Amino acid sequence: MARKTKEDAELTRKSIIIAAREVFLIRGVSRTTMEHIATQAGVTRGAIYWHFTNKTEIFQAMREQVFLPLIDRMDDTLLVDNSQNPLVQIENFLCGTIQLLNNSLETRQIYEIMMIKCEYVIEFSVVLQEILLTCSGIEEKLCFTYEKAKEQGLLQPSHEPAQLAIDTQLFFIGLLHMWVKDSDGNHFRNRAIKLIKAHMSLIIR
Amino acid sequence: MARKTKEDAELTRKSIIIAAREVFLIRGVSRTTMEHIATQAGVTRGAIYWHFTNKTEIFQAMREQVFLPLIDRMDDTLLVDNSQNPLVQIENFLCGTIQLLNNSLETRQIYEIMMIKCEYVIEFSVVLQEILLTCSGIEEKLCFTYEKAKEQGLLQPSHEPAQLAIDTQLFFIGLLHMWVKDSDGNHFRNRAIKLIKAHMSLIIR
DNA sequence: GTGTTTACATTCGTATATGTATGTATAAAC
DNA sequence: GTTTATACATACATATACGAATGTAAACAC
Repeated sequence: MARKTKEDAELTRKSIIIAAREVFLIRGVSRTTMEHIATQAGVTRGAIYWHFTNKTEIFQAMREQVFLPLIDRMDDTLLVDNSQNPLVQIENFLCGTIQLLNNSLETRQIYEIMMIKCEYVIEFSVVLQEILLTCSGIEEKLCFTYEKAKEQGLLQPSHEPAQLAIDTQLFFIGLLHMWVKDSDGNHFRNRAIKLIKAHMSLIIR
Repeated sequence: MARKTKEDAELTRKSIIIAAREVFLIRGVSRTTMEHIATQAGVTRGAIYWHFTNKTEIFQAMREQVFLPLIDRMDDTLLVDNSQNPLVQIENFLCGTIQLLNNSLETRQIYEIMMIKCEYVIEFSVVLQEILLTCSGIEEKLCFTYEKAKEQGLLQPSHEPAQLAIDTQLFFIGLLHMWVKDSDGNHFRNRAIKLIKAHMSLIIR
């Protein structure tokens, strides 16, 4: 085939990432070959090797599509907007993430891939480090917001912001994992918002 | 080589499972070949194909070594022994799991493999179902124990046992995931017991 | 003590995956 | 308008993995 314009090339690059996501989801990352992705994208392996050096690079490109927005949204909800009750801010952030998963097929699939369709071996240790870093950031911002809540007397006096931050974070990590694994949806997927509200109600004064 | 006795054969079977665990941990389940396992176990692929039909069967054999004891211990701690304060029972169960992970290299590695070195594709959907079932069981038993606590007036009146059970379960799932991912150990591994106690202190009246 | 089965090792055929090298038509640069 | 770099497709060489088939020597049943 003939050469494409720069815009066309960018389209094929995007379509490769989309195809990779679709195949990763079904076959898992390790078992997916370049040929699988190529077929799904309607191109040849040559096209893929032109845009990416290997599978890991495709994975990373896919991952950035969800992680960068997550951090942005977190900053917006927890740090920037100070008009709300801090506890409501936290609840909004958590519920917002769930709603994002419900509304965006792309986000949902990428989370699923990262959580149960990917093996974090040495080759992916960079990814694992970044995940841990992101979690640290979340904890920090949750802690900051719980501190605001404490200052405003919204917490029970015995509760420490740092403890609450970790507890909420671990609760939410657990929820996300079960959300993803809960294929029929009746155990966690449909109840996620309720569970978040219940969690927050355990904390409120 | 010559034929072994039945006891010797059982030993090689065990050594294959051990070898698989070691290789799974380093290379991930998908990327591990029968040859890798064979080399690690000091046998040939022929031996492996004699004892197991495929890799999934080895994985299942490995997994049973930790899941059956988990359920037993859960029953012992939460259901059988009624001499203790129910909230202490729950704390003991959670802390006991962490201590088991600390003390048993084998358990630790198998958890790590199941959580971040394995891709849950269709082939492993049975495993995923079993995990969900185990989680349902945990939730149920936690709920039962929290109900005992409520009857004894140990909970805040506004707290419902069912909600607490899910909250604790999700907290613990999150904790286990971060425990496994926390390679340097400073964020979650060393603090796990403290975090559990903090979580329980949020619940107590 | 002989026959049979067991517990593997060895060998073989086939399939599949990877990365690179090369070919090529065209968009873009000049 | 010519040249050059781009955006792929195609072809090739190499490596690896699987499962089955076959071989084999010793344990076990009798």
